[in-house]
Amino acid sequence: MGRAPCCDKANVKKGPWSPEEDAQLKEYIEKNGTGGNWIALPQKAGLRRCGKSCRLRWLNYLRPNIKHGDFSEDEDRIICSLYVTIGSRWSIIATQLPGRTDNDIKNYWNTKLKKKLMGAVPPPHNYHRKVHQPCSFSALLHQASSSKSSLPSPPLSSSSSSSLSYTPNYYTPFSGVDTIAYSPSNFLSSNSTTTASCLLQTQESLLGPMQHYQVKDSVLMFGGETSCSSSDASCSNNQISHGKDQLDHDYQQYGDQSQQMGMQNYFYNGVQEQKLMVSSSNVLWGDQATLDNGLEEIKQLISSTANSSDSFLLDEIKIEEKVMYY
DNA sequence: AACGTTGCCAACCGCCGGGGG
DNA sequence: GCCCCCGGCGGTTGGCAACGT
Repeated sequence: MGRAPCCDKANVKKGPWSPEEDAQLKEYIEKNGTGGNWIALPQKAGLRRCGKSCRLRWLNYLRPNIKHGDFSEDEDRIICSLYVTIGSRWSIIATQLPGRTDNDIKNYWNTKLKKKLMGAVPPPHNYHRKVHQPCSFSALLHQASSSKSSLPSPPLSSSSSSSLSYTPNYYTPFSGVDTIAYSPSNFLSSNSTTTASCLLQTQESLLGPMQHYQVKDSVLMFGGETSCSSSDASCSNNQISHGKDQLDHDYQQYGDQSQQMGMQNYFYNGVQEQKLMVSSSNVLWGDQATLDNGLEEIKQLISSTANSSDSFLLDEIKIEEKVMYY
C-alpha cells in the first residue's frame, strides 16, 4: 500500500509545459501568490496540472531572477567545495548560488562538472594502495560526501548502490596488477582548473598520500588486508578517512610543494578547501566532540572564505542547518 | 541520407519530515 | 501520541538535439 497520489493522475497533464501554460501559471502567481497551497493552485489557476508540477515549473523556470546558461568558474568552485563538504544537498548548494536552482545544479553536476573533474585529475602522487575493494575516485568522493549513506559506517561497495556505478572512463585505465605512483608534476603542470584543484584536495583528503593502492583488472582498488572485505562489501572507516593530524600533515606537504612549484595563489584557495576537508571528515565520521569542533571550523573557514569570494557567503543559520543533516 | 549513440535537461517519482488537527 | 496533508528534496527518466559512423 503506497501513499495516495497527490492529485488525480487521470485528469492532469504531464510532460513539457506549453508557453500558454507557463503564462497562465506565471500570471496567476504574480497576481495571487501561491497561497501556500500548491495542491489547490492548479485548479484555481485553471491548469490541468499536478500541484507539484506547478511548483517545480515555477521554482525551476518561471520564478523571477532565474539564471540560465553556463556556470562560471566561481560557481564551479562553490559547487565542488560544497559537494565535498555536504554531499548532494542540492537545495543547500543552490542557496549559495543566486539564480541557480537545485535542479540546475544537480543536472550540471551530473552531466558536466563530475566528468570535468574526473577527467582533469589523475590519482594523487605516491599512492600505493593494496588491491581489495573495487572502487573509483568518484565512488569514494560520493561515499565520503553522502552523509546519509556514510553514517554510521561508510561501506565501500561496488554493488550496494546504483550511485556507485560509474562509466568506465571514470576509472583510470590500468591493466594487470601494478603498483603505481604519480608525480605531482603531472598534475601541477597540467591545465588544472580551480575545480580540479578542489577535487585533488578531496582525493588527498580521502585517500591520504601515505597510503597504498593497486590496480587490478582495470579497476582501481584499495584498502587494507584486514579491514576491508570484498565478500561482504564492508570496509572499515579508516580506509578513506583519517585524522586531522594526518590531514594537517598532508596540507603541509602539499603546501610546501605548491610553493616550490610557484603555486602559492593556487594553493591559497587549496588551503581553505583542504581545511574544509578536515571539517568534513570529522563531521562525517567523528564523535560528537569532533562534530562540534567541525562546526566551529566550518564557521571560521567559511567566514574567511567569504572574504575572498563574495558569492560564498554562509550565515550561521545556514551552517547550523547544514550540520543538522549530519 | 539513414541510423545509432551520446549528452543534456526538463520533468516526474517516491520518500521524508514538519505542521496542524 | 497519532494520523494526514503538504512541501521539499534527491534520484531517475524520457525526449530531444547534437554528434558520429
